[in-house]
Amino acid sequence: MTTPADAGIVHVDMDAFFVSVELVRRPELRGTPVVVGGSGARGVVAAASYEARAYGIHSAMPGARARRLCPHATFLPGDHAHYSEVSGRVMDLFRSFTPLVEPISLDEAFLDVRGARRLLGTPTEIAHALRARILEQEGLTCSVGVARVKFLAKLASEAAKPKASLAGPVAGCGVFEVTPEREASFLHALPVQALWGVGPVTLGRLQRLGVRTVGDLAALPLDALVASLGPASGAHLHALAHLRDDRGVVPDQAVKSVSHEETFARDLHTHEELGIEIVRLADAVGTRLRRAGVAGRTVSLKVRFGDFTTITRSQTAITPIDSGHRLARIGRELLAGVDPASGVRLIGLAVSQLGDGDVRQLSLDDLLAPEGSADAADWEGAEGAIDAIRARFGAAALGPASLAGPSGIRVAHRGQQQWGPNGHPDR
DNA sequence: TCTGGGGTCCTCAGACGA
DNA sequence: TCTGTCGTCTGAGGACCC
Repeated sequence: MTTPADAGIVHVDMDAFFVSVELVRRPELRGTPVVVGGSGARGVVAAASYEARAYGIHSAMPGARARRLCPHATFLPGDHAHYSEVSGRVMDLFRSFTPLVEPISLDEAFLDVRGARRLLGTPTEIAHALRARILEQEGLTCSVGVARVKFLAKLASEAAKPKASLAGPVAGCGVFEVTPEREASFLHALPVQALWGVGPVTLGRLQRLGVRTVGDLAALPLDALVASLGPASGAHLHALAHLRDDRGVVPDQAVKSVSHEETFARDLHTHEELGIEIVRLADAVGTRLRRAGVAGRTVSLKVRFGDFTTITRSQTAITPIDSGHRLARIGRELLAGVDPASGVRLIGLAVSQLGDGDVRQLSLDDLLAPEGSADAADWEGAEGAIDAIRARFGAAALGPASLAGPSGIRVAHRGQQQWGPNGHPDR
C-alpha cells in the first residue's frame, strides 16, 4: 500500500540523447564538439554534446548560427528511426523495474517505483540501478531525479545533470533526491522559468509582477496570478509553487492527434505546388493513423508564410477519417481559402478528435463522392493494399501518382525532416 | 542571427439549440 | 413570437514542451 506522501516518483532524462546514441556508433568523436541536426539552409540543432554546448550551442538553435559559434564541430544528420529503436529498448528496460512507466519523449520518462520498493530497494537505490543498467546495456548515461511528485522529480533530474564548461563537461551527481523536508528550500530557490509551463510569454508576465524565483511566485495570492495568467495557468502555477502536484504516472496515454508538417527548402507560391505537398502529408498521416488503428474527425491545415506568420484552417467531418485520399481532399479544400502568393515556407496537416479506426459509419460524404472518382470503399481497399505492399517492400514502393518524381515516389516519413529541410531538388 | 517537427493544452469568439 | 441566457461545439490562434 502506498500513499501520495511516499517519495517514489522517478524522472529519467537521458544525457544529450541523440548525440550520445551517435557516439556509441562513432566512439572516435568522444570528447569533441558534436551536433546532431542543423544541416540545410533552414535546419536547427536537435542535440549538442556538452563540448559543443560550451561554445553556446543548444538545441533549437539555427544550424547556421551553430556553425558560426563552433566551425570545427562535427555536424551529423539525425537518424530518427535509430533513436526511436534505442529509446524503445530503454523504455523496455524501465518496465523491467516497474510497469508504471510514462514516456514523455524519446529520451525522458516518469516511473512510479513505490510498488517496487520491497523487491528492489529505496527509490534512490532503484535510480542508481537504472543508471547502471542503461550504461551496461546501451552505453548511455542518464540523469535521474527522485521526489514525492512529478514536477519535483523532473526538477531533480535537471539538478543531477552534467554541466558544460569551456574546460570540458563537469560531471553531475547522476541521481538527485528531493526529500520531503528539503522540498520547499529546493524549489523556492529556483528561477521561476524552471517550472514546467513557464515559457517566454508567461515569464514576461511574471516578471512584471516582480516574480523572479519560485519563492516569489509562492508569495503571490492566487487571485493575482489568475488575473495575470488566466484561470488554468494561474491556478496550475500557484499549486506547483505550493508543492501541490496530484498528477500521477500514467502509462499508455492515448494519442490525441496525428500530424505531419514540412518546411520547404524554398518558399512555394502556388496552389498547384502546395497541393502536391498536401497529398504527401495526407498520405503520411493516413498511413500512421491506419497503423495505429485510429481515425479522426477534425482535419487542420497549418500554413506558415515567408514572414513566419502562421494560420490554421480546420474542418470537422461527420465521420472519422483515416484515408489519405479523404485527408488530401479536405486539405486541398482548406488550402483553397488561403492565398499563397506571398510565399509559403511550411505546411502541415493534422488530424484530431481521434477514436477507434475500426468503428466507421458510411457518411454522406462517402455517398456523394465526386463524379468520376472512385468511391470510398474502393479507396479504403486500395489504401489497405498499399499499406500491405509498403509493409513488405518499403514505403517508397508505392504511393499516389502525384508524388511520383524522377527518383521514384516521394513519401513523407515521421521524423524524416525533424530538423529542417534537406533541400530536396524535387521541391 | 532567423527561427524544425510533433505534440498537448488553453483561451477566445461565434454559432447554435434548448 | 420574440428575446435573453446558458452550455456546447467548432474554429482559430497561441504558449509551451521535448
